[in-house]
Amino acid sequence: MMNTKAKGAPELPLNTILSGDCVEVMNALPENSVDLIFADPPYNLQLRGDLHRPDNSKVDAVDDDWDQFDSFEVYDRFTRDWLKAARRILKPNGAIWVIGSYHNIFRVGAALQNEGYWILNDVVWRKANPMPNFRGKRFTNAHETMIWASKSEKAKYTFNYEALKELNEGVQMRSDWVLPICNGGERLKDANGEKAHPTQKPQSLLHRVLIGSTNPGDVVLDPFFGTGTTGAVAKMLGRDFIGIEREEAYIKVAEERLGRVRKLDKEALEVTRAKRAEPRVPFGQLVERGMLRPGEELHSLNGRYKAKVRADGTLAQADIKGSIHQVGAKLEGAPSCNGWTYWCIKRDGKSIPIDAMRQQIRQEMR
Amino acid sequence: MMNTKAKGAPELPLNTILSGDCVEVMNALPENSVDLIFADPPYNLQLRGDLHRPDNSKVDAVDDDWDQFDSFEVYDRFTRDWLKAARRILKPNGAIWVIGSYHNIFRVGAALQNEGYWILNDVVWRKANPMPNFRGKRFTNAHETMIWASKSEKAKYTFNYEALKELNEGVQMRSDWVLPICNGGERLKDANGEKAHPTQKPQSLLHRVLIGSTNPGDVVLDPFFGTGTTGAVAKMLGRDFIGIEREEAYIKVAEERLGRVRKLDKEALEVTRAKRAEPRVPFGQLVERGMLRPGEELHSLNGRYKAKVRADGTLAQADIKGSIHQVGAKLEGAPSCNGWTYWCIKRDGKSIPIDAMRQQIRQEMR
DNA sequence: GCAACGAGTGAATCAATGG
DNA sequence: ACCATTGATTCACTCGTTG
Repeated sequence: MMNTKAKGAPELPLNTILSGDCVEVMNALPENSVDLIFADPPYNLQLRGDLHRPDNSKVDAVDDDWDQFDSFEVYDRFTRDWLKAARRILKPNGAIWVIGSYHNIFRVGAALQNEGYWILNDVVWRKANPMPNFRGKRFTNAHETMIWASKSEKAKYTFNYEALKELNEGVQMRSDWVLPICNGGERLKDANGEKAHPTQKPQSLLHRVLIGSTNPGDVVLDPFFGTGTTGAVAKMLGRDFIGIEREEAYIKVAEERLGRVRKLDKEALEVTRAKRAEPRVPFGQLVERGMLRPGEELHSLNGRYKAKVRADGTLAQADIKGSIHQVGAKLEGAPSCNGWTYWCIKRDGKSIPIDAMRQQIRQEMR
Repeated sequence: MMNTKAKGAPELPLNTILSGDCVEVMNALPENSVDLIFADPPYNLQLRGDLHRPDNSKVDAVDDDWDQFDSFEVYDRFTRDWLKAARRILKPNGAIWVIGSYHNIFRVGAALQNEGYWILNDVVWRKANPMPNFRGKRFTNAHETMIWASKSEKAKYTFNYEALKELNEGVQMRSDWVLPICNGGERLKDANGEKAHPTQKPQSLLHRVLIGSTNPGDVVLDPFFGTGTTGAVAKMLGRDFIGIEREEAYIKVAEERLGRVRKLDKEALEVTRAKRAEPRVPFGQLVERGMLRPGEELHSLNGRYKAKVRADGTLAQADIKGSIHQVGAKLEGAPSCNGWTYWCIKRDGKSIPIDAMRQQIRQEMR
């Protein structure tokens, strides 16, 4: 990897991957020298047995050695140690991002606060296409949490408000980001065609992080570099990176990847935003929001049928039960039915199609 | 408030608001007596100075006494104390929800894990209409985090998967919920027309929580009752509630509010149930009842295999013998197989899954 | 060539019951 | 308490093959 000199920090091994334990490696770097740290530490998943899909195929779980910790206490010590080392090398106005799931993120967040970092936001990555919950025992685990924190309460951290606003079609960027998981051509494969790393993050996530909280020429360090998404996006966006990684196999894949990355020219950085489709509004939300009361009666547009609303957003008419679409279809003897335009509610003596209520919700969502 | 006796827990002050410190009040309640706890504890906001909007109007911030803590240590002790007291009164299969923001939720989550609770999901409440970030210095704080945890790892917690799936238009409910904040007519006002409580939660949020993780007749306790959203939704949905609140002014508003709430009728409360809740029907009954004759041949759904029904309700295919599930699994080389949906029988030239016969028996059992 | 279909997969703390 | 058995359970997207 090429070594570039940075102003005021001549010893920094820029645009390199350093091999070894991240605490030791960070402790060997000069203090107050890094602008941003992005960290994707082990999540400490604590999986029990195997999990199979309904079609009996086995879920390829994260059971790597690097994710095994004996107890919360051991994990807390690990977390405290790397956060302490990270804070020393951060510039006074530097900041950190840490990503995690409910298994570890609460411990990470508490440790950040205990070490003197100042939390600026927690940001939720809402996955557009998460893995479902196969046993129907919990909510689909559809998000991960990122914590953004400055080195101290007084730090003048970098925040490119206008650039993020542009990325978000002219309205200020919120703390919840909808982005797809990393798959397809972006997902790195090893020689056997298997995924090279079990938890490769999407470049879109790092793109938003780096556009929002660094400037071109800034130094970005990733202490859990893996296959180098942070480095790839940093290089593309004209930031310098330092990667630290323990596993030689990951380093090899990352170096090949970084060799293929080219820095973008200014024009290429401009992203064209796709238009969003109308958001789907479940009928149940009308009930949850109190726009319809469970027990209220809907009537069909043609006036022939009535059905009662239930607390879970289904309808019931005698022993016919189901969604607004299913009950409509059943009553009409039709193969399908658009319940939104079929069902109406009486309000002040007037019939209102429930679709009007859906429009109202969509209005609020904008 | 009316006091209703619950089976096996005669001392519980159901459907009342108890005045006082929540730890002391909870410690006076019997252990293992509550099905669900919903808690909206102080967020420890640590606000510095006033915040003004671009038009110079002052933002009405949460600066109440009850949200002031001297240090993280004091907040941690407070959190540990109330979580400990809460865990004692929870039934073994009970669960807890705690809501918070980045100021406190990491400390709450870590404390939950330290006290022996088992996190089931973190759920993000994505606000449809959050307050914008007026200064443009951070991301719009557009969400809050809820943690759902059972009393212990082994607990058989309540999760109404099917009802939630219905609420979400037929696809399983995710860990990110888009719901509006509480305003308009739902927002309670005091005598001066000011908002009665600074952080009143929307009923839609509690609706989803209670539909998903309680059943009618369950006891729901809220140790930071405020103006009683938890109680109002619990009463509406036919659950019993216990509220604990320190501030007399909030108790007064909550009692008036609860007096206006009406319980929904039984039909409206009925919710789509899981198949698991259906009575078990042994395959042998199909043979005993003559719906299948010993010697008849079943074929697999994919058409690849056949097997003969035997008089004891087992199947046989060459030297493979056993239950409908065992033979299916063996033939497919799968770790397991649901024989009910795997095997079919020819009737009048058409393939009928044997599950249809089971449905018929269940129908008769009603 | 293109549409239709089927197979594969992603940070997962993922069962309940009867003997 | 443990063990064997029953049988419930998936969303969005990509890619390769078939028609």
